[in-house]
Amino acid sequence: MEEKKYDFAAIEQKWQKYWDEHDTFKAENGSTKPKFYALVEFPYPSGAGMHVGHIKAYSGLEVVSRKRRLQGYNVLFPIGFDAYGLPTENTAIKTGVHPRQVTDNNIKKFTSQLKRVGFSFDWSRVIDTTDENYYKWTQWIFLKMFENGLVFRDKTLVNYCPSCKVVLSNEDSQGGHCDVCHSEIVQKTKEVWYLRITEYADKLLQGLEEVDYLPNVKLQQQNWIGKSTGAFVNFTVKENGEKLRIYTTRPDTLYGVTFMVIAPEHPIIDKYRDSIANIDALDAYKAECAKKSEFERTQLVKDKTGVKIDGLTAINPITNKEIPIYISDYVMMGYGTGAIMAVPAHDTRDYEFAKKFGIDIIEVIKGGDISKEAYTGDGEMVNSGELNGITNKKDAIEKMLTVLDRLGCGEKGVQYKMKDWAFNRQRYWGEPIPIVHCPHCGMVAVPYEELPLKLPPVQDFKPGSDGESPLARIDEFVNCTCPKCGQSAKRETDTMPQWAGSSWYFLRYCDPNNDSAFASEEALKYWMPVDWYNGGMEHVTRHMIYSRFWHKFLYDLGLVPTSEPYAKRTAQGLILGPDGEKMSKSRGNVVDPNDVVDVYGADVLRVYVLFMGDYEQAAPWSESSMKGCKRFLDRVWNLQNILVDGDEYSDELKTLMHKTIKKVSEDIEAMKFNTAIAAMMSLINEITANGKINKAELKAFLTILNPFAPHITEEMYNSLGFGILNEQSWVEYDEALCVDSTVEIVVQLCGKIKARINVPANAGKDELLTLAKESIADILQGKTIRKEIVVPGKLVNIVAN
RNA sequence: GCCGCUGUGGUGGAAUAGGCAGACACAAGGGACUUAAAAUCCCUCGGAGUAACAUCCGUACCGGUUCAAGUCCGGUCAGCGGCACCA
Repeated sequence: MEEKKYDFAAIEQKWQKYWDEHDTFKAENGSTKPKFYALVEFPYPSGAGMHVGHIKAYSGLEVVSRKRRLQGYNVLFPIGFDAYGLPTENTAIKTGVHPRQVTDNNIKKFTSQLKRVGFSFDWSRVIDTTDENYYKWTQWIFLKMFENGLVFRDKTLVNYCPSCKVVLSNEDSQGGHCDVCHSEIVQKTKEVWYLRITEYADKLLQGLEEVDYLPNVKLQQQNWIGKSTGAFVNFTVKENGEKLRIYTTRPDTLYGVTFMVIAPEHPIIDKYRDSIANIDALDAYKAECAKKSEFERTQLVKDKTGVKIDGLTAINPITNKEIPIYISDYVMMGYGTGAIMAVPAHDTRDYEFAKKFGIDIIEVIKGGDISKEAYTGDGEMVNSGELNGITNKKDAIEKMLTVLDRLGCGEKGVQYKMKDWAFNRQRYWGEPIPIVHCPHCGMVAVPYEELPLKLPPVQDFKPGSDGESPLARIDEFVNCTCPKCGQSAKRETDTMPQWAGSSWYFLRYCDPNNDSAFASEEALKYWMPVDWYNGGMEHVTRHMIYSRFWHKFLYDLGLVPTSEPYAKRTAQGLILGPDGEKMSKSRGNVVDPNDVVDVYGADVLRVYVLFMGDYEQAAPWSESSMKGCKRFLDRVWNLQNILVDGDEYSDELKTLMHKTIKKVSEDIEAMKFNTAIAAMMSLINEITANGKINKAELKAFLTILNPFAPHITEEMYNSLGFGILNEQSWVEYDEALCVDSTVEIVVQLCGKIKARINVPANAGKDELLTLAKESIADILQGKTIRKEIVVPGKLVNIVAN
């Protein structure tokens, strides 16, 4: 037989063209087949192009999708581009090329890279968040939120990136650094747009109970939302009767309060400036705090600073004792009420502060040594009036809540760490916020029928030096008439943040060309929810939270059929550079998938990114290790040379075939792609050793390998006259046939292996024991048997001495 | 500081639910083929030990439970990730 060469370049091109022309992976709306919606995070089309990390991120659900299709599902596996954002705009500013042009170029580059890998995306549903037919609906949803009171403007301290010149949300400035350029964030008072995501905090938390997310994805979201329960308590300012409200998680320690602390920005200071004797000292302290960066504020944890307010005294509502009030930057204006009751005996921060300022420390919970440090554990309540003697924290809190209720000075309360979403960018390359500022009517929504409010095509898209959006300089855009009263008005010039478009893109895929709705009801009903969503851990407390919020809002309006967008969420691990470091342009350790495809082919790349390690763990790139995958596919190709007739699995391979099909089938579902591939490697090793494979075996083998290496398997299947692999069915296995007729079991004496024996797989315990004893009869001689353990299929352990 | 995860050969990593540690690969060494190289094929490959077996040790470290521990429990150390003065 003439040997054909494995010309991967020609084969891959041929089948990619075939799939394209035959719409092989097109998802069908409203099909009667069972649906499966697999979603991967659509890329941000950066100028650098894709790196192999993207390929790994998409390969997981690519394999699942291909398997599902063979299993008879109608699969929606879409891709698109999340193209608004700062990097593109920064490139544009640097090179002078318009962001529209930059984006189009990058999308072209990404598309060609993705196509070369042979992903089975439905290319007819590609979306681009910067397309006006798309962002029309982003604006539409924003207006729905505006209509429902979830959009507001507020002038508060915001996170500001001095380098990008934009206001950032909390999610975008984690760790005090800009998400885009990593510059240090400064706090700035500015009036900006917010989305009231905190209104959905509880729903976002509760929703986690009904979804199948990785445990640490759930945990990170729970921590980010940061729900705590406690109480609000009103203290009274002696001099003027003002209520000073605090939040505490430990109302049980109210008898231990010896002072209060308020944030430097607390409004009560300005309200009573005239009655504060040391107002100059307070102002000086405030100015000092404002200068500190976020970093400094957190680094100086140990060294508490503050100033006592001279002229304001608080009264503890429970004890009626007078206590001093301090300002200190260890209390934040942005959490709780910006004021705390300080219980130095039982809170480490309050303890440090009290020690430094010589304030009384009163023990109310027994169990620690408060002369040395704060005691934060449980114990018997003391010095606490009616709470004395209670030993359980929960009971003490309950009791105190009834006392507060009786006195009318406090009540149970809930707080979240999550803050409202600062929803704006003072930049050009984003969705314009469809609001008009009218001197008579205030903030007025742009009418729905005027959407999309188009981003004006300008030449000068540099950000303003004063933190103003470039749109503010475009008179034709800014000047407009009020939709309500018809008089002249001005448009909002901020644009939406990068996360806007991605907050609902999974809905658009269901019906991407609809121009009368973001997606039709039928399409949403058919496809939603996303059955399986895979992406990176870095999006868990940003995109994942945001998009769940938008989806839940739409659900409350009855516009989407499910309360949660994603039924299941998994995450892939990073691909590290060959040096074990995170891949980055600056380190120069980025691997371009095109280079790999050129030299080894797409199938090798696909197999390797899944074989390199646990899918969920980070693993370093290794070219030599990838060569092993090339060898594997070469051996697969060579199976053609040892092909024999046979419509059923041969006796010698039957069990191994069933076992391997089972293993691969199950491992794909568990995302254990590495062991699935290892099992197929083992099978081919066995086949090669046998020197032959029959048609039934080869067909089955090519089918289970197909999701991983679709080109080579399709080519072999087709050229051997078996038909088109994509039109076949996934192969089934028979559980009963996965068991060998004989198995090797281990015979142990006192836990040490003494012999290995082959026994019938169905042997009973007694039979096993007899056979085992026979096998080590010589060693057993003269010993007294104490215990016999028989584990069928595994081992026999005899304890004797 | 708090929360979570992870520690297995020279390397990436396997090991169902407590039951043969190191599957599958990579690298390395040896051999075959070759004028030679590449490719391919065969052998060895945790450590000590032996002519070869036997035997002993070995899953970060210390201890425990068990006939049996990489796996369970207690403690320690190291690395990674998230949050971080959250009241």
